[in-house]
Amino acid sequence: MAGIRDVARLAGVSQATASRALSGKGSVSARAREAVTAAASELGFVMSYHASSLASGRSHNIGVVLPFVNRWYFATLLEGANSALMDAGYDLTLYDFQGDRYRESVLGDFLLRKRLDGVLAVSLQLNAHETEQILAAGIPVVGVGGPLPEIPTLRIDDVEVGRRATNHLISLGHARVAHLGGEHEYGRNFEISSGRRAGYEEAMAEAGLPLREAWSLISDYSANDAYKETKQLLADAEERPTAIFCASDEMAFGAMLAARDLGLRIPEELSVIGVDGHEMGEILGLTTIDQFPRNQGTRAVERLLALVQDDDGGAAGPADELMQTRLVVRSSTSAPRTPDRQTRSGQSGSASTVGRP
Amino acid sequence: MAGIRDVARLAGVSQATASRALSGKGSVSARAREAVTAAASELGFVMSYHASSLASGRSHNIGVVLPFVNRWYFATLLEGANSALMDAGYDLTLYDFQGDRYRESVLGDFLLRKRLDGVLAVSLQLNAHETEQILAAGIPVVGVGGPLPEIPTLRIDDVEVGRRATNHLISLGHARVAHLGGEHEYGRNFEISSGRRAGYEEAMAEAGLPLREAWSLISDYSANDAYKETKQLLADAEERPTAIFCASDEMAFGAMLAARDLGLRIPEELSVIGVDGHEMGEILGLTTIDQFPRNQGTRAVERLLALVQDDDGGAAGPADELMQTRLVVRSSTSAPRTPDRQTRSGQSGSASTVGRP
DNA sequence: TTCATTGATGGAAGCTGTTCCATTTTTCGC
DNA sequence: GCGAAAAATGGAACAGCTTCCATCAATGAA
Repeated sequence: MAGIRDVARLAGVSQATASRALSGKGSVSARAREAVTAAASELGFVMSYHASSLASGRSHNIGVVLPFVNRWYFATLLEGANSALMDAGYDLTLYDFQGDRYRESVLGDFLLRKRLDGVLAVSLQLNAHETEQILAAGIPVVGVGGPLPEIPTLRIDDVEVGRRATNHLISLGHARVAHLGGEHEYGRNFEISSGRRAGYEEAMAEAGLPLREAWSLISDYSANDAYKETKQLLADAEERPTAIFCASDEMAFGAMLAARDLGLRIPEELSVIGVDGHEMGEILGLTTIDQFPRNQGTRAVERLLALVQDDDGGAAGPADELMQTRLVVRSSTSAPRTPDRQTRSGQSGSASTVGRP
Repeated sequence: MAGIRDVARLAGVSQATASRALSGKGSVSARAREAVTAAASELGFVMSYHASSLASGRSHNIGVVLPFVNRWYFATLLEGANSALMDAGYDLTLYDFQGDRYRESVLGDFLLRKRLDGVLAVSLQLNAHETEQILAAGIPVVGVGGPLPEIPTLRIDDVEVGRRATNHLISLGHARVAHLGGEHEYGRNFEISSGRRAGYEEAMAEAGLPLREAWSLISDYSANDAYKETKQLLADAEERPTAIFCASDEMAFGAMLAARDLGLRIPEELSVIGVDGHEMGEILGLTTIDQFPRNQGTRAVERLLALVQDDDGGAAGPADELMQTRLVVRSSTSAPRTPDRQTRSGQSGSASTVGRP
């Protein structure tokens, strides 16, 4: 295998010049550059990234840390990040927590091996110790949907998302609105889940609508689990809500299927709204709040590479960045069949008129 | 930052011994090992993988190449591969072609930078030039679902899968069976798609059932596209099939939704069978042929690491390995409502009795 | 007890580029 | 055409770990 030494010799220049010519850093005369390029391609030279990394301290390698590759949102965000990294000539090292299974090893071992120029942390919540650990490694980190203290983060306004989704349902005339979200406290994605839930609760309160404990469900974000939860929720025809706000589209799919299996028609008997922008929502007619995850991935990489490349300590741009979302109305939401007359003054349990075929 | 040199000094041994103690290679006395370990943890020593890789030629880094992270099958396989790699202490570098968008750069640049100990190539078809290129890089490669000439590959018997799925439908009494698969020729996944299609055609032929061109559909494997194709396929009530074999579960989802939207009941008016083992199949009641992609990922990594670790030139095990699949019968398939009387001798167009409400 | 092994250890030469520093060559303004 | 500043270049010192090789100690067989 040819080394840069051989290239230099063939091109008739010093190793230093050859290196400069190939990396584009430092000044090299056009003549020398051409000679080196020619020599390199003649020898089929490919640089050893190990050597290059060792000498320069840059590895052209970004780590992406996420809790599940297998969920649509993360896979799609990853795809976006991958695009941006490929375009910039960076490798992408994937760290998939798989829930929390590899959380410790990733945080404790893998990330510290300093072979990364930067880390993209998606939906990651770190405790004080972990934060310290990762910052001590001294590599730039950008988060998506954190929040990570002391780390620049891209996120959407989850409270606003929850409020908007809920208000969409309320404005259609729904008063009996349930929410299917993630864990209440602690656990992964806590902030995201609790943000959307808070938005839901705020919107309900603002409209003077009752919150029922039984209508505030917790799921693991999977369609299957959402299906089970929803089936249970809808079991009692007297006490069922007329609309569900799901914190992800995959959960919304589960909810829609559960409703159909119970013989409830969507949207006549149940309105469903999700969050994410999953393509399959198109064929299911799912109303959703699109958060453009692909775009989040590419944008996060841009931010990260900016940090990595000019080491100005992260002065570029505001620390946090709020990403856009868009309400996409499709056919899974409509006015409830028998509009609830529940008003501003409505009291909690007094379940008003419930439409019943 | 402490280097191994500092560790050695603190432990009172030579750098060579420190290296041996930490890597576990070569013989070191228990006393020395303990001293080194203690010194290392006292100094908070983390090895530089760049330096280690450069010196040893091993990077503890495996590349995974696949066409789409965003599709369930690939994401799930990736998850399996990730597990196995984490457990073995390897990093995973992801190369997502995103269709063919990055095919060239991955194959031409990224893979050759010799920073990988091995490559897992998923559903990748290489032409002669590309194969040569990748083999010339001299790193071990294991394929999944290739086939890749001269490269050990794990795969399922796609022809058999197609046959089994189709026979399941035929044995239920279906004679009007359509197939929704991938590209006919060239393009990505060619062999997989054409294998399943061939199995379908063989099974139909063996049962003496007619093949209709209009019932052999091509999709891009996405649910949305499958939805469109299926809707068109089912439009004509007279000429519609009573069952569809979809080459992936995601396509099957699309097909099921299309049928429902046309008011066709599943399985009474249309049976659907898929391939993959997508979890969401459970709540949709999708009959499928599970191919355990997660397992494929871990198994492929095992094979690859065996090649990487003992460089016996790949003598371990048979070159190719056939992976298991399992027919999972759920509620999306049943006998057709009005059984077709079509028999072994049945001729093509003579469409026998078609159930019509 | 002695010779042959096996085990443990240190010195030093890599592995392959990058980059600092000093030196030489150009380029330019006047 | 001259001096200063800028551009180009080469030498050599790294980056930080692994491993070959030689040496020395310990273990075991005879």
